[in-house]
Amino acid sequence: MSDNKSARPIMVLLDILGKRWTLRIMWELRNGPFTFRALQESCDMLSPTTLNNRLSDLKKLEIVDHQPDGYQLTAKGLELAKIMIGLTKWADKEATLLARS
Amino acid sequence: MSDNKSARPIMVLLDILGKRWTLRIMWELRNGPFTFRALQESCDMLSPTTLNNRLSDLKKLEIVDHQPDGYQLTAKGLELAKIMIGLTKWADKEATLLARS
DNA sequence: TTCCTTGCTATTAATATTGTAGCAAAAGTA
DNA sequence: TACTTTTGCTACAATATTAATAGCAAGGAA
Repeated sequence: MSDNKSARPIMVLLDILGKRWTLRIMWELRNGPFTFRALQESCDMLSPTTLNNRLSDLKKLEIVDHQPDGYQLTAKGLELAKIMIGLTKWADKEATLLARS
Repeated sequence: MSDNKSARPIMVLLDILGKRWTLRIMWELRNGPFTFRALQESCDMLSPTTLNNRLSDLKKLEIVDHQPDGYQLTAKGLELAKIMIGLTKWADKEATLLARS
């Protein structure tokens, strides 16, 4: 068999998105730039250690960028964020289900 | 302010999808049912403890179902999986980027 | 100069995940 | 029937990740 599963791009992506807080950070960044501390606050006071690790991951993938006015999604990052809007729709539709978890 | 951020359905969803292996498990399940052990293998021999924890989460949200022929996505779960196809497209487009991470 | 804010790093404690062994129930085989 | 496999886990100790807290150096405002 020639398919090296773990080498597939989607696997790498799922690996990173699957780290705790990654999705949430991207979600918070959907509305403009945040300072490090503001981002921390919007993510329920996520520890600076973890936030910094996640930002590093996201910067490597050019999903997030550190500009003078703060951290923000790149064009590529925005594309991903748009996909996440689909998640929101699903979540809103299944709100009752999610409420009791 | 009246918005209780953490109560929003999307937050609950992101919380669960953001746990390690959740996305990957859903991804593997996209093609039909798997036995517990087969699923473990397709997820790089993920430990049974964690697999079982994640399956519990997903069952609670009615994203996954345990049928006689194995674990599989529910109708709701399939909708989510479809959203994830967008991720695959992104990943394939950014393959070079992902390859060096 | 003094006081904030910002973007972190360091350190230790708490929590989650892994790796491995193995067991009980169900299914298949002789 | 008795034996073997497969399946879906649980138990437990080891390791890795994350959290919580303190605090510091650099930059800007007053």
